[in-house]
Amino acid sequence: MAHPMTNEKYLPLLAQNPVFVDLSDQVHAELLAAAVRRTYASDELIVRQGDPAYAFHLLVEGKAKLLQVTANGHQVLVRYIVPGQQTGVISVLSGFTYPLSIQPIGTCTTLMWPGELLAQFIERYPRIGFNALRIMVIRNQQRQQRYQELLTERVEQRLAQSLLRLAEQVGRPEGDRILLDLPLSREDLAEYTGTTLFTVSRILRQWEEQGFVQSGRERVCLCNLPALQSIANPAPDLPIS
Amino acid sequence: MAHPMTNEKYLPLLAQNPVFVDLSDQVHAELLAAAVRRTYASDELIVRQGDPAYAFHLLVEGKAKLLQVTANGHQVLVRYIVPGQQTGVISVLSGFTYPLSIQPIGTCTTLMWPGELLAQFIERYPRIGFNALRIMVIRNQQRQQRYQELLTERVEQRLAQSLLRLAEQVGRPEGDRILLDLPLSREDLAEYTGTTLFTVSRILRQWEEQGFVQSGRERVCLCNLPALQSIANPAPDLPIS
DNA sequence: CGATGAATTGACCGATGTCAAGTGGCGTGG
DNA sequence: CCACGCCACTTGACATCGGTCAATTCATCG
Repeated sequence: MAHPMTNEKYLPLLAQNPVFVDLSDQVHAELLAAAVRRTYASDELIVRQGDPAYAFHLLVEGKAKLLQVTANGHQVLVRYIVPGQQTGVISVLSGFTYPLSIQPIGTCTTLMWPGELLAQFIERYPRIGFNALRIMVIRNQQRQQRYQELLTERVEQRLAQSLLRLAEQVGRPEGDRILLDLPLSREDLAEYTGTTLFTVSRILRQWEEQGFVQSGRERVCLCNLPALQSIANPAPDLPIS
Repeated sequence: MAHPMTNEKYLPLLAQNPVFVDLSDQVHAELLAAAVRRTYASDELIVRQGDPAYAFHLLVEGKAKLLQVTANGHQVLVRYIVPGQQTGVISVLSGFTYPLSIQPIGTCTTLMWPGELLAQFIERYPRIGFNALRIMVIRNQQRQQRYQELLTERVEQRLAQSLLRLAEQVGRPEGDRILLDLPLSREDLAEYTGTTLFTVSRILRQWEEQGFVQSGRERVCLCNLPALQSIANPAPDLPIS
């Protein structure tokens, strides 16, 4: 299955990835040729928090979790990645360590470039550097947004936002509902939203009674998108007119 | 006072700024020559949240606040900048708007480069691009850290961290104490720490009784750094031994 | 059919936000 | 130079969201 020449089939994923957009086919081919493919079992980390940031990864098969453990032992689920998404831009810089661990969900496969090599590509094709910068800027804005949400919004609202974000990434339409297509425990959702599994459980239960979601063991299915959207982005308070 | 040739005196600030480090003197001079100096009164914004991200600024005189207003009307004090620090890396990319406003504290002066111009410098000197990327990576990690702090730490702890961070940036030694050298109201501290002015007031009062700080109207002075540090980074819980 | 781990549910409570009232210091204008 | 008013700050009373913990229940898999 993992024939050395079959990387070809990942060319479209590579070409559409935000780090590599707006480059010629020729450069895309060159990048693909330089990539190392590797498959990970669900019990081996793709990268380990604290290790020197060695490589950039483009996920091409499977899904993975980005997890960060804080000094005081709390675990944060930073985000999920799905095929076509990348991680490890940091590796093009020297002297950094990975700020988080990447854990496969099931088996998964990545294309990998050592950061040093990617840095050489950037010198030859500045576009890649700008693309990387753009990604970091966007990620920065997203992080700042999350910070503000944590600061100013209730758990309910943030949980709705989490579910909708996940729907964008891993939602699979099932009739008029949307199944979140990955094993998703209450605890995962809690770490992703910034709360506890108990609170997630209570809120999901309540939404289930209202018909907004259906949920089971490590499974969530969205039934009423508009309702969830209005919880996630409530109408602002009445103006003072 | 603002003689056109006097930009020379800002050369050291420019050369030490993280965006421009590791470049030759010649490039530094070239950059300085391309810069536009401008002075702002305390009632005009240096940049306005939501405007197209036009320019990169290097602050050379005075101090400024980076403020962000959320959709639901809350205000967040993202950080302060002091001479030598920069803002607006985002402007080298096209299509972005400023995610926050920059407000002078008193009069201040910046060197300004249109983002498009800086982008041309990056194409000629890739080092600048890597430097910019490094800055964004570091900022990203700081943001993620703040998120985690908000999630897992008490207000007391976060407030101590805020004060210590400010001491690094604007601390002026006064005998054995450190004065935070800018007008700093309880509300500023609250917006910076992620709490309310009431809670800040109570905590500062309590610290004042213990002799850790002295504070007055828009003024805070740190008297016992070790005490504050141990509040900011408490010893971890006893191991289960 | 039993074991394992996920999920539910209830009781409790504590940190911190909200609001209202009052105090005090600084600057301005008379 | 004094008085007034503004604004930062203080302080108290109170409410509440959501975290903690313990006890169950449930579902899935071997």
